[in-house]
Amino acid sequence: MIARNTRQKQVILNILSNTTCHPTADWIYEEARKVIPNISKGTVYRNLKILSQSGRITELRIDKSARRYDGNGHNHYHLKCENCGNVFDLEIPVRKELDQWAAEKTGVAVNGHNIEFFGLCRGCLLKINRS
Amino acid sequence: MIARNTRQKQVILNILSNTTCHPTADWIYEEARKVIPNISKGTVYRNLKILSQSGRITELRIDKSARRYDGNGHNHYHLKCENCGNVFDLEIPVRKELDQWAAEKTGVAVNGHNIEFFGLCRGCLLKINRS
DNA sequence: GTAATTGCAAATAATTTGCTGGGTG
DNA sequence: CACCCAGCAAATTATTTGCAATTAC
Repeated sequence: MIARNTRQKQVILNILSNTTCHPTADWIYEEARKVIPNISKGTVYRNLKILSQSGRITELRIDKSARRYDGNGHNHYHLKCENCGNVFDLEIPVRKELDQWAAEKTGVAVNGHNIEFFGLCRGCLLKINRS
Repeated sequence: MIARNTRQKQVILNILSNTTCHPTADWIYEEARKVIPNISKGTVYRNLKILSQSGRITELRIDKSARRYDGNGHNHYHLKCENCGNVFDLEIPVRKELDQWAAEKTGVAVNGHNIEFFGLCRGCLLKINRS
């Protein structure tokens, strides 16, 4: 089963790489429909799964209800804004030493980690300071 | 709406504090039925939501499909075993300085964070070393 | 007593899957 | 031209909610 480069897959990848938010499958579906009006939701879900399994994109489980997707495949940290609810990429280095630290402290093998920070994004900070 | 101490809530809390795994709502429901045979799934969900909102338990979103719950309300890190798929608590200190570090690097406000490590749990490590 | 909470069942939301025909390599 | 993948719709899974009856305080 060699992966094929379908128009649908390209459109989905394109949507994901041109957005800084971390959309849900449903939002991606609506965007994709603007380009391929009769694309089906099943196709969107199938491609999102394929793309995240191959590491091209990242599946996030920060949201309470639906999964969110990140066009950025390589590991990085996220901030969940407690005011507006949006999820942002943090442009800070991954602290690989945490893996070794956790492994030493506990005796398990650690291959990697994710961090999600909770707080206030820049936009909400400004809004709150203004009022 | 002052919270009441119902038998159902107590049983759910008891199940959660007597298990080291991080069960799904469905698993908790099945366990609770052994004590209160006609407890309903809606009640389980409702109580899990109340208990996690009040900080008595923690809602985890590590699993791909269903949510998982942790009887431990205070913040701690988790290890997701890439072999057996189970989620374990890590008994290591929370690195509060990461919040400050992220805040300084990015200019956002950070109130806290979660880390999930990926790797191999002790049991799976032993199994693999033996073979 | 009264209002929060239950059980039940139906509703909703998110995601997956079976099938058949079409398009990619 | 083989076979992966799309579209469609129905199925499944997870969770929420409305309502009348119950129960904790």
